[in-house]
Amino acid sequence: MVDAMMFSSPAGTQSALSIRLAHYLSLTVEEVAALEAMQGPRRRLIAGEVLIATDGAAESLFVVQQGWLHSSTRPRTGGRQILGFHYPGDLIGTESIAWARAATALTAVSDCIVTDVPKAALGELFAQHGRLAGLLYAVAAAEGVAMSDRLTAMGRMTAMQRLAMLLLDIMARLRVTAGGVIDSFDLPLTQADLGDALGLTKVHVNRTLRAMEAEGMIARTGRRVRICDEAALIAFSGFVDRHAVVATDWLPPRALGVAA
Amino acid sequence: MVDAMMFSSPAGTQSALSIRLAHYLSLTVEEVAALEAMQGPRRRLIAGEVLIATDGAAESLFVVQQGWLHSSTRPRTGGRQILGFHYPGDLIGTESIAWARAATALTAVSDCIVTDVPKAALGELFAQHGRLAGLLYAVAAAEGVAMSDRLTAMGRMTAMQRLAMLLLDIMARLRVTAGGVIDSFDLPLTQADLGDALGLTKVHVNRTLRAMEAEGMIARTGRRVRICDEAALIAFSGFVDRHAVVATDWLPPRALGVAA
DNA sequence: CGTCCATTTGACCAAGCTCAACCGCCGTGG
DNA sequence: CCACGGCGGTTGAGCTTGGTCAAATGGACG
Repeated sequence: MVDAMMFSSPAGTQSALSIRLAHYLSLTVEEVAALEAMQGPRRRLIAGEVLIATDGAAESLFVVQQGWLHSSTRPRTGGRQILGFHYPGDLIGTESIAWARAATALTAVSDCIVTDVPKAALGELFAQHGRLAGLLYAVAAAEGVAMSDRLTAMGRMTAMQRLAMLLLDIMARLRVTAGGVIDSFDLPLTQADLGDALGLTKVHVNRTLRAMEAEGMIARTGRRVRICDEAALIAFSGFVDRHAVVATDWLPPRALGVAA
Repeated sequence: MVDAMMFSSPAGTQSALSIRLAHYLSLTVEEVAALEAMQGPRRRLIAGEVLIATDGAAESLFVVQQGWLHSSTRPRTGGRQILGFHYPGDLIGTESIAWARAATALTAVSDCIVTDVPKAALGELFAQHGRLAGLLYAVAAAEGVAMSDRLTAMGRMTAMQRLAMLLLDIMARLRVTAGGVIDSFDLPLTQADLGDALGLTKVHVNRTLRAMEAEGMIARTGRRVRICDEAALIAFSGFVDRHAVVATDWLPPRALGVAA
């Protein structure tokens, strides 16, 4: 079974989505095959490239295979708000599934590879594989909670706490795919990007980062960030990891709902 | 008395959830039956009552039949952040579906009636009714976008713009269930609640509301709010209605998998 | 009539913004 | 090979939005 899961797709390797979902729930061969079949051609993006622009046609979702992207909006009042970051294994563009035109823009932060998922293919997946539908619903709910954490941070926390939370969140999400426990990572974001994600100006991001460095909370060398005392940062910011675990016990056992 | 008659499901009337979903997609008899069967006993809440506390056991979701609730968190740093408001027809508690303990608290804003939906029953629904799974996914995505609008507001907009957006958003959501076009509504929220939803203090909410009144944007009589010039407020705040329409064209046709 | 709670108002304060300049690195073109 | 230009990062000075603290008003209800 495990072997079948590892090598069942036509190309011989699994998409990052199957791998990530398998962290949360043991998938059947059919389910993995359906996830692979849903995904269309791959597409390469270079850093800064726009995958979908706001109000552009939204016919497909995408699975991130490699690299980072972010979703963002441009308020009428000027500026930009980054809503979240997307990593390998994420199903993205879901923000736009409820409309014909994209509600948010998707932009590559680093060089990326994504695969195309036509909306109708996702509809088919939902119809054929109820457990996967439930699992995707749960993962989306977890991402919603991660966003609500950011909302809380912007509403009720200081610049330093927000920054601490964001760095911890990025690291937590990277650990899901990176496997082992890491305490540093490359941050392909400018300070302006961080500011747009946290509702701060780049100037204030800079001052805050330096203050955190001065206090020994983090260390920076180039674009690499190390979290020096994770426990202290967590206590300071109130961060909660929303990525490590996703409850799936409420899903029906694997046999149910598979088309005969 | 009247309420009980309107919503007692054995008698054959539909739950608020079925009614709302039917606005977005024409449902089959089986689908409506499944939605009704999924819902357990109803429960009455009085204003201010806590339906689920943070970190409490999260075994069920709920459907709002009547009244308003809000979901909220209590950051370690003190205070409170209201994450969103929930109205008749909403499936709530989904924030906690990915974990065994509730990620956010649910509190009644006004007197409410909710029905219980065990998580496992939702899992069954997903397995049996793929179109409903897809529709619920789309509705959740729309709610996520509404939350991201709030995130944008908190990150990049002034207090007056945030308040304008929130009032417009509440009115837009009420229109989904209220049917016709309304231009005023009862707001069962204190100014402290508004502040907790927008990341402001109650003092500043008060000043901002009075300023909006003075400028003729809104009118208040007691807890009733009237939007005087909706078009102007929309232009001022950049509000986008995320509730009116949900695209369902990507869902498979109704016949799939079910013998009608 | 007194208590409680939401609203209102005033005086003062500070976190973070604006504007502006400067530095350092790197890719590019002459 | 070096000058130039652009971008990201860093730093300073002054300002604004919204927060804090405190107190008064006013309605609802026992």
